[in-house]
Amino acid sequence: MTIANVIVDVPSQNTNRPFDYGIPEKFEGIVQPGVRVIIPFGPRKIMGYVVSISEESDFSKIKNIIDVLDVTPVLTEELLELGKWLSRKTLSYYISCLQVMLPQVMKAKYRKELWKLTDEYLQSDLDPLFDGRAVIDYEEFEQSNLSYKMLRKHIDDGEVDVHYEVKSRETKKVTSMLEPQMDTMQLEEVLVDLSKQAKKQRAIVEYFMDHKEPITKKQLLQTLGTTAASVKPLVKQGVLQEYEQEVFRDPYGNRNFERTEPFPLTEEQSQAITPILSSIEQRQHEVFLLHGVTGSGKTEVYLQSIQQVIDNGKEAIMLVPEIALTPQMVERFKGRFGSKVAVLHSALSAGEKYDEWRKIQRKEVQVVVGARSAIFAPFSNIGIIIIDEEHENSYKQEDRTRYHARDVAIERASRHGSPVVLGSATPALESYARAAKGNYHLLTLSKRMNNAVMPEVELVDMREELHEGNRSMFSRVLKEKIEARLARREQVVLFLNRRGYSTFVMCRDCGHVMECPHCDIALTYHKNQNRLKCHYCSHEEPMPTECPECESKTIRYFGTGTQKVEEVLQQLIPEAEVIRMDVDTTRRKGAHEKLLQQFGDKKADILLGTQMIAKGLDFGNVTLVGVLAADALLNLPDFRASEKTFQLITQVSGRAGRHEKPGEVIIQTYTPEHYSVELASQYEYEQFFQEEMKLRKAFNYPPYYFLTLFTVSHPNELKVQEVTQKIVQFMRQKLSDQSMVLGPTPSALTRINNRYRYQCMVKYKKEPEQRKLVERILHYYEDEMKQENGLQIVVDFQPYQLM
DNA sequence: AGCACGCCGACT
DNA sequence: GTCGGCGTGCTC
Repeated sequence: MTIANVIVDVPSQNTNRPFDYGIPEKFEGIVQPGVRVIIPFGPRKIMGYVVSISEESDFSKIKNIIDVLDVTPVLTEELLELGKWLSRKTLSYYISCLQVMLPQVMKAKYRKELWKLTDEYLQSDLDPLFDGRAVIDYEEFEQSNLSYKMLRKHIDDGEVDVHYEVKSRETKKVTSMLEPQMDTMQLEEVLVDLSKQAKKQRAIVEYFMDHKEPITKKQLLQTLGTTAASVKPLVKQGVLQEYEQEVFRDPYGNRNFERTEPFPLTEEQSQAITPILSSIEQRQHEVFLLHGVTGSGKTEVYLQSIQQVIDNGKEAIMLVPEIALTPQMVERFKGRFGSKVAVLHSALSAGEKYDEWRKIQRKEVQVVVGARSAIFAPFSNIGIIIIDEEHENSYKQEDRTRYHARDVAIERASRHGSPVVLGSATPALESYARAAKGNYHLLTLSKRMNNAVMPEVELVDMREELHEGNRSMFSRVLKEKIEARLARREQVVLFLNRRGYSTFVMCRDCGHVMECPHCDIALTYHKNQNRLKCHYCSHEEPMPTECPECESKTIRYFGTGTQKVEEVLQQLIPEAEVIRMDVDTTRRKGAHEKLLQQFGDKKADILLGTQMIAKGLDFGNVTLVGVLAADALLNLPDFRASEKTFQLITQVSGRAGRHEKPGEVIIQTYTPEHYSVELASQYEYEQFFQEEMKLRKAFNYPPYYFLTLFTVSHPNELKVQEVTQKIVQFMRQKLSDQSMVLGPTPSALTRINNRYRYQCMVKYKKEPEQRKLVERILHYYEDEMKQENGLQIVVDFQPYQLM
């Protein structure tokens, strides 16, 4: 007897291994690795994934598979293996790793019901609960306060049964089809027999005398200008057959994409693409870092590389950050590759995502463009994986299975023997360091296309503005430049980063920011205690009343938002038409796209927004970009603060002067002398890299050291401190002397949902046994973590979000 | 994760 | 002697 080895849909330590099930005869041949099945598990019915088939089992009391959900596997052998790798890498359950690779709708939904099996009256209070119904929700029973004992008795007597229902969330969109059931001669007869008044029915029959192939009901009714009422009798007579056929939702179905041809490449582009193409040809796994300034034509390099892959009969995955997945981007891909492209991003409905995913599964497309999770696209013959804006944080999943799409990309590509291209104007320090070491192959695009020059960047020192009596968040220069653009009917993009704005403390006179003496990182202001704390070590101090640097009394914490800026802007320049883009104005589906469309159509002069406008915008009429507060990020309690600031300034500046008209950038800052601000304004990536690397080295941060972050939470603060302390001690004791174990430290968000949060951070170079140690810790606290409102320990290897 | 089982204290 | 509370261990 053949046995299916199944990973069950129960995320727990004890069930994190295959369970064996018999395959009933009717499912033989269908049950294969990668299909989802419904299986009995204890008293319930749940879903599971078949991961392998074996000849026999050493378990004696084997149960059979109840049902099979898929005819073709939803996970390839490669993805099943990748799941194992991912679960080792992130210390997550195998089942969680498999689920993360599939669209949300494929997760099972469970329902528990009570079935009354007899028509007789149940001799107890249970009968009124059924109230004449044969099936009730189990929840109704639980809420009724009736005794379990009594229920048990009814079950034992065979009068009532607990029924477990496994439901799929998948919905398939269908449409009604019509097809003639007769040949032309027979139809002719029908026509003769039809009443003279039945004009519409005649028209339909005549139509099918000329057209034998099926047609959608909707389309037929439309062409003949009639209604369903005239179709019905024909179906009833058996002249026509009506049936449902599945249609794929196409989120871009009503759009026409103008076909675009490959551009001739510039000298630089040719040089960059040559090694990529040869890697594709030779089926050689290699990681390229494409460092190209904004507007240098990285996308064209991607497109032509993908073309090569398609010509070789292989498939391509292209990842872009969620916020950069703009209509403009989709247009370029659809324009070049037409129906060969599937698009996966969060703005699609669950059903649309599911259908795009199935296009990939059915091998109907060769290219997928999508956000992070598209890295798991079920291709089987990958020829290239490209990650655009590879430095973006959104490639790191921050909950449950904490993976980085870049790591997964490299792992997958190495299994397929294909190249990975990481593209960015501002590569992550880790990536550039690897390229410098020769682990990645560095390719450079240093010039903009169309002979466009990089926009001129001007730094405005906001401290001086203040001294001159301007307390507004708009410097005089910026105001003047905006007005000049309005006069010339050119457009402006204003950027405000709200995040991390509210908690740092700065002197408005000299720009001095309160920093931790041990960590070189801004202290965070805790309002309720009026104290400053460092979230890396355990340092804290009272909120100062005067600046320790210049003794001014104007030292205070900061806070503002896009709404406020919009108000001020309206007062300052009343004639300006402003479009504000932030989480509030883009919450509705398609709002993002619509606002950009309006701006593109020149319905507004100024686009004011947060992070989401920093990426991928390409409007020729934008000649001025303003960054209102370049330092905001700089003061986040994050060792990547300088890097993020550099990236942001560079990206935002890149939105200006992309076409004929030259662009200009104004950057307002309280710290113009900071190296990340200064070097970004000069487009000196290389120099910034060198500077930042020195600091990373001095403070033992990546890429010199790896990080592991434990976040412990519990409703009781003492408990959290105690557990974190124990973890710190354990790790200190077990790890080598070269590793550093910091903590316990309160998280930046010390309390969320009434749970206190503390951290322990490990900095290490080489700790091959670390995962085992972490497993031991998690195992030790396993029972406490099971409790509903109990302990939680989250472990993140290579964290990006340190809050 | 759920669910059953079993041991214990509190009650008719 | 019975009920239901929660800790323990298992699910092919």
